[in-house]
Amino acid sequence: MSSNSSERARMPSIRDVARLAGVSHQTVSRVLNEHPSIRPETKAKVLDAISVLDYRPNLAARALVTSRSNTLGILSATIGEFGPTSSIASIEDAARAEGYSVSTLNLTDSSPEAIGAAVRQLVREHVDGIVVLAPQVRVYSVLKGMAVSVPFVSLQTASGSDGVSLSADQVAGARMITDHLIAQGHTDILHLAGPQDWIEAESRMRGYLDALRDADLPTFPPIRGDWTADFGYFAGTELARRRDFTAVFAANDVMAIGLMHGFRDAGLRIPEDVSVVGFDDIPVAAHVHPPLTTVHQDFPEVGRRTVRILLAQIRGEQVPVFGLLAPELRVRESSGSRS
Amino acid sequence: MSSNSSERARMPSIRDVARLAGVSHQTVSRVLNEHPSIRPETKAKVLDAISVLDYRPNLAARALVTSRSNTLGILSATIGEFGPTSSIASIEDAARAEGYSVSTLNLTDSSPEAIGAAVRQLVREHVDGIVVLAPQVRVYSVLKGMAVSVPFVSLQTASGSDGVSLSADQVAGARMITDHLIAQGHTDILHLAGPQDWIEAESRMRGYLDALRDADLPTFPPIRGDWTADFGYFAGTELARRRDFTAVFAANDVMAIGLMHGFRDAGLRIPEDVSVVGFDDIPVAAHVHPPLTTVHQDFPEVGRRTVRILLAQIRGEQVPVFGLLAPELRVRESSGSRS
DNA sequence: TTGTAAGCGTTATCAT
DNA sequence: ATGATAACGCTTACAA
Repeated sequence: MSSNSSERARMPSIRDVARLAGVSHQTVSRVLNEHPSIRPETKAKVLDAISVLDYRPNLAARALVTSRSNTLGILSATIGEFGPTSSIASIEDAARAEGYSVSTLNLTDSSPEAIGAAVRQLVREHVDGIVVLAPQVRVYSVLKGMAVSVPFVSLQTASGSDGVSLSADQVAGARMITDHLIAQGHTDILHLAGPQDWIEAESRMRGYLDALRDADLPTFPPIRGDWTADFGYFAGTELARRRDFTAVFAANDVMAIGLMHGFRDAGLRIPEDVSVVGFDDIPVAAHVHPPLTTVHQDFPEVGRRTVRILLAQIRGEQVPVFGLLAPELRVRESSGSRS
Repeated sequence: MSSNSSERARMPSIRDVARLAGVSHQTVSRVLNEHPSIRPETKAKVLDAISVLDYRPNLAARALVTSRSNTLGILSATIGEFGPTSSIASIEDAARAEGYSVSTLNLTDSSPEAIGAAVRQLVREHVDGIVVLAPQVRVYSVLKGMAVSVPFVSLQTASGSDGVSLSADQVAGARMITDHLIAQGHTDILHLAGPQDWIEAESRMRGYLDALRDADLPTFPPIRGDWTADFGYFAGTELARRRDFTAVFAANDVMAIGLMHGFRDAGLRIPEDVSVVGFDDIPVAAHVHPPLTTVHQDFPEVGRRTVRILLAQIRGEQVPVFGLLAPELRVRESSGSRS
């Protein structure tokens, strides 16, 4: 081993480029930042030196002096949910496409303290903006109360609130699928809801209630679930005892699948004895037995729009206004007619 | 509006703290970095000033001078797969718990150029280490050839290769579940494999082949799938025509669910006419009809171990050696006996 | 135990 | 159109 082999080579700096190009380091900086007044031939010399040295700007130095990091933070509190996960992926892609890095932070605990700490951590990292994927009501209210010092956009948040927010139209989707059940002749429809604190759970429940009310049908107190298939199964075995309903709208597909399992184990046939519908259109929804009627959402598009809104805020541009994304009904065999 | 209202207040710096505490800024730095030789009362004064001013160190400045960012990069090429997604979440948590930020980068295109660009981007961001979740053989070989300048750990990679790698024991899991089928009396077992380029797909196929060979059973050329339920469905309807087998081992649960659907549509009963087993134990696996026999993997633990290994490399410590994680068989009704 | 000085690699400001 | 100089906020020397 040569004596100097352990010495980590210093990366070329803007001054090295300047020296090689025979200009000042400031001129190099101008080229880098596409300053208008620079002679083409000077620019060419600089670009040449840059490629010869394989120079890359030091992002930390740039962040220090500009106090911007070209990084977006993603604050999520949605461990393993299908929808948010899809949105996160598209947020990352969209952000990277615009030249932003992405720093993600998972919230395992949604106490106000934990939320505050998470936001502060992201701010400490100098993120230029934050995407909040924390569908819990509580998270959102904490955020409103804490005067976050960087722009942020909240997904899956009740419309009409203060922060800029965006999501597919949950209420409309829930209404749509409940109307579908009604159109099939069902008059006694239960709802297996999501956790109380979740904004989406509330929206889907409201859509369900609105649809029933407008059709002058009886409503039942919703059963509170936790999004999991295991809970759905449990609910199915319990519900099978009371037979005062002919259809159940589960607030997500995963619970719906568990629910069907529970019903089956209790001897109920789907859809002959009871119809089951879900929400989200997860990839296996079309392939379970029987195939699950559900509401399809375009999660990736939600992610892309989110980034566009956040970047507009950061850049001080006019923030684009999007209509809510329209969810689509996917009718399959799990919902049958009651004629 | 007051004339100064638009002036963004400067964050307090180490010098502001020093002034308030009546010490030099260097002393403050020492307190921050827990330097041993500092008088307790001086330290107290400094900590006091820090909390009064609500001072937070500027991470960009620190990164500039130390040329370390306290950030880990995650390079993933696994859009929406269940396993990797679970691992990513636990990697993030483990990294944050150790005081590291996490920068994620999704690879949408796994060409060598794209991989190279992704790694360079992460290096540009000064990540201290990279976790590679890119189960494609191709990605891994590119990585080996490009002399990445920061430590990296690769998940789901063939054991015995150069880079530090880690995953649950795919071969053993595949063997285990194939042996289960054999023990049930099956002698003609097909394999619906994953995409050719995926390391996990190869490992699971090898486990299948090994088990059949050791039992002196005939092997069939594996069918190449793409991990999706839709492909599984297609394969099911096709395979239903040839009846030279009594069981199929699908390389993941999602394909297995599609496969069962295809079989059902073709008039085959599961498990009476054909047994189906999967791999991964996704949350709905226990709740589809019939419940799916599969191999359970502890993805979160893989993530945690990965971070421990990567941090040890970064810190120049002894890198811990873990045995491969043992996957567990989950026997359910989709696999029946042939007695 | 503490303080002083220098420098990390950039952009911003003011010259020229 | 270009250059010189001064920050940005911190850590690493080295000195006292």
